[in-house]
Amino acid sequence: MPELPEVETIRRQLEPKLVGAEIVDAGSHWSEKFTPALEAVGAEIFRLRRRGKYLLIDVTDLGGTPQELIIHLGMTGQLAVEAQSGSAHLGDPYLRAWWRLADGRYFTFHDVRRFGRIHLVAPGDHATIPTLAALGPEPFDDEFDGRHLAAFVKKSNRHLKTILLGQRAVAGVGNIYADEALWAAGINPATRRLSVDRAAVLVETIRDALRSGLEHGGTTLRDYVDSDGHQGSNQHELFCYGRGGEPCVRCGAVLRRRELDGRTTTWCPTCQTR
DNA sequence: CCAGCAGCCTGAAAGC
DNA sequence: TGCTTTCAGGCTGCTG
Repeated sequence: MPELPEVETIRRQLEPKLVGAEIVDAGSHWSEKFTPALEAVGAEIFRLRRRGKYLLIDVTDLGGTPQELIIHLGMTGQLAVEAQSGSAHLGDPYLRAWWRLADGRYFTFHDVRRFGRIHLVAPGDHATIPTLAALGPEPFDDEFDGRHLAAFVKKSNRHLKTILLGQRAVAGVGNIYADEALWAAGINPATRRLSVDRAAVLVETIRDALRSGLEHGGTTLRDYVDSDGHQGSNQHELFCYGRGGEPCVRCGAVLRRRELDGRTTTWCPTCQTR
């Protein structure tokens, strides 16, 4: 499940391969989730950015007008740049979009579950992408601090973990890193209250969890691979996510697992307090 | 405006 | 063995 560390890993790999490339042809799955890929024909790529879990590809269209090609990987999305000779994408039933580059290479988007999406918009025009338009601060920005997070929790009636997954309080955190950060902070995911001091601790454990993901090239539990097709190794660094029924390495209690607002959640009933 | 939740997807794994 | 059920889950859009 690509969250911030996975998308950032891919962005860093793609940037040197794609900057300067010109898109000369494109194809896509029939779904409107993917057909905007076709509108990028004629565009030249000049920068790759990331906001939360969104990859933002800055391009210049045929008339020299800047545009943003936006890709969200959903759950199973994979991006790659393939040499023409490779043609690994030919006959791939899960290829949802492809862009042929002027030098013959292909930029491909493979997505088994089709939860991913592609958009082409004027720079910064995110009105049609509500989550992106309302995205909270990047987790490593100074703006994301204990006061900011505590204020968000105070004005909402939702469970803390659900707020973290909502992308408005902070961008880029998904189920894996939310469970890890809450465990590391010793905070119960179902709480609806959070002091500024405890929020400040959580801000730091969110950063720690994401940093670990980045340092280990992402977390591969099922489908995630980077743009070179390699799995991440952060799954070996997890203390909480996916460990329901196992002893907590901090206190020895058995980690519990249940659904919270529709999302599988693992936590320690003893050392994660409200 | 907000909270809650169904629906989107499909392969892998578990259950029968 | 083979069929059926469950599970994973980020985001959208509908309902109350």
